Amino acid sequence: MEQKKATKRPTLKELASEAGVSVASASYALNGTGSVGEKTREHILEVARRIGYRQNAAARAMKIGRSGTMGLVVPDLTNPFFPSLAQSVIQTARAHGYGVFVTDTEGDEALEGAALAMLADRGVDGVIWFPVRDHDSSGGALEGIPTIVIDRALPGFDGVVADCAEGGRLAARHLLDAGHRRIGIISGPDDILSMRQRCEAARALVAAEGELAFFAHNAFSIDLEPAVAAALDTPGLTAVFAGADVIAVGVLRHLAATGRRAPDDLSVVGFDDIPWSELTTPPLTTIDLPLQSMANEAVEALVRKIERGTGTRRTVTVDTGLVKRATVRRI
Amino acid sequence: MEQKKATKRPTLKELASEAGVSVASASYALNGTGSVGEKTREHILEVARRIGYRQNAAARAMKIGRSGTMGLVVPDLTNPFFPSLAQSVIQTARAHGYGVFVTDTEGDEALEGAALAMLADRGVDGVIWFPVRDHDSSGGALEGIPTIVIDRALPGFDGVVADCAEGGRLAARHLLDAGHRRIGIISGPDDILSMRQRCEAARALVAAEGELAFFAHNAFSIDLEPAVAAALDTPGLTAVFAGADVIAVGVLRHLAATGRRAPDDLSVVGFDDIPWSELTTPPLTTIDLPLQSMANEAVEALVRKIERGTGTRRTVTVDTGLVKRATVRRI
DNA sequence: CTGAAAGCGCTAACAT
DNA sequence: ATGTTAGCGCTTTCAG
Repeated sequence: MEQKKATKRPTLKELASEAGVSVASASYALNGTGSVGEKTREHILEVARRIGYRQNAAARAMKIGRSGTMGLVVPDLTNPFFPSLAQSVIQTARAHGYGVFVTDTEGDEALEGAALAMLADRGVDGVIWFPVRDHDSSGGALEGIPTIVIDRALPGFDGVVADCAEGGRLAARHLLDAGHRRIGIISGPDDILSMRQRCEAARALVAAEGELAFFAHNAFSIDLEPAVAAALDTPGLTAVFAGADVIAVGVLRHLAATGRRAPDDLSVVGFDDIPWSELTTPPLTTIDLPLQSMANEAVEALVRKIERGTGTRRTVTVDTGLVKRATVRRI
Repeated sequence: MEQKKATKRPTLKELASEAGVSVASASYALNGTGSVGEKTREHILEVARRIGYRQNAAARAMKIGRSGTMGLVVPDLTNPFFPSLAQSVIQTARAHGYGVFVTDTEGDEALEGAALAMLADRGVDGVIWFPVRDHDSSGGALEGIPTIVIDRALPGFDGVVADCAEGGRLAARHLLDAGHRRIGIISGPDDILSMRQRCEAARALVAAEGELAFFAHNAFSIDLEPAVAAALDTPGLTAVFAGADVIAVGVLRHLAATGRRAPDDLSVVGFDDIPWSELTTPPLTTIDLPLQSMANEAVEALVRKIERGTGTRRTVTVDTGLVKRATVRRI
């Protein structure tokens, strides 16, 4: 009687005949679409369970034109910044019944374009995209595919961003309120809008109410560039704001390596609130980039676009917040 | 002439008629399967490019019975341990033409079973699975689906594991060689085989050539349980081996919080070589769990199983290694 | 409420 | 070398 020798899964047709109904009724019962008698439905479901019937996703996707999948494109999973984003996207997507293809672009725009095209070819219903930089490397591959861009500004795309200027201001205000005057700013790469917003806002506030000791740039790395390390020795400097936690951690590390430590020798505040931040010694004071909220917003917006057709283009902005830990000293 | 008003992508039939050939020729040209004249093929490809033709993945998957996708199931992306695994899996899979659905089970076996079933329903060609613990929570959902289990022993499944016992021995040997005698061991959860292997091997060596100061257990967390923290005060203790880097980092942190530091007050060696390990102060000496190699092996093995039918069941073992950094003092 | 039948877009025999 | 055609498993009119 039992002949499900691994190889083939039962088809709808088999289920139907096994249950003694038509494929239509079986389909209706399974999807709750058409109308089936209460007992018929139950019987069908029961038989389905018994013979281990599972829908064939490909056939269904082809028929209804949707795959129930979305793509997530991030620059680098290895960057402590992204795993929590990915996790939130995956969880929220699952809650909405979507599976997510995740792709890592290794921070390379060419690979990014290829990844996007690959997702389009795979027939995802939508994509959530954290671009390498504020530049559209999609080459049109996303044409007609609902897309939500995260943390970057790409004309023509819906987006979810954080209020970075506000965050920059929060950081500067915190330092100023703690009595710091000569404050240095270490920005990340300048070609990224959110980074410019963070640091420009902080710079403006510092310039207005304190004194900008220096404004330097560093890659997204815990290794400080020589010029940046040198800037840390600026006479009279009592605090720095780093545009990204990785950089702030780099500062902490450099301090330790040169026999100093935060906040006694220098106060530092970062930006992002990556997991590492609470593990440094001392724990880093920083600005919280609410990645999980952003992920949720993004998935929700995407699902809305997919299911209710494309609404009006919009970008939602979420708030940042100050996370006081132990690298700022009141003077 | 141009009427691709977003909505519908051209179909094979359209491409064929546009190129003035049959769908068969078009299909052959696209997939390089049948035989087509050189110029015909080029012409078809050219037209495809022009009208922006893309294969319909669902239709193709349904027809050939393979989706070109695989699932990756890990306990917790947020654990510093997994992102690099995921990244390697994704990259290697891409190199083989596969897309990967990643799912996070939140360390919950019920969710894990659901995730596995969901992947099976989605029609993945295979799955790479890092189980929460050494227990098969799949509930038969993986029946007939090529699967490779990573870092755990699940009867009936192919696997890729690290030589953990060897790693434990490496750690103990290193401490012993540095002159330590009274050595404590902090194991992670005991219900995980690889953890038992690490710690048992270390314990045996320490017992044989030194003196086991204590053998404690701690969750996979940087927060030390009271009993463990207390054990660290064992008189005469000069070194500890932690079965996981997160725990070792917890030790470092506890030391700092109580005014001590490694390696001066206590030598510590961890296991895993997670990214954090080289960022602690001082950088943690640990045992390298070669996740990227394991990921590669897993993907390669999986692809082999998928494409050349299921070969013999086997488990491949990769080597661990000692990563000397700065938390072990010679005495 | 239920069933028969027409495809969805594509691949792969099987002709020619 | 190229074309015709029969489905893959499923959803969904449309009849009954």
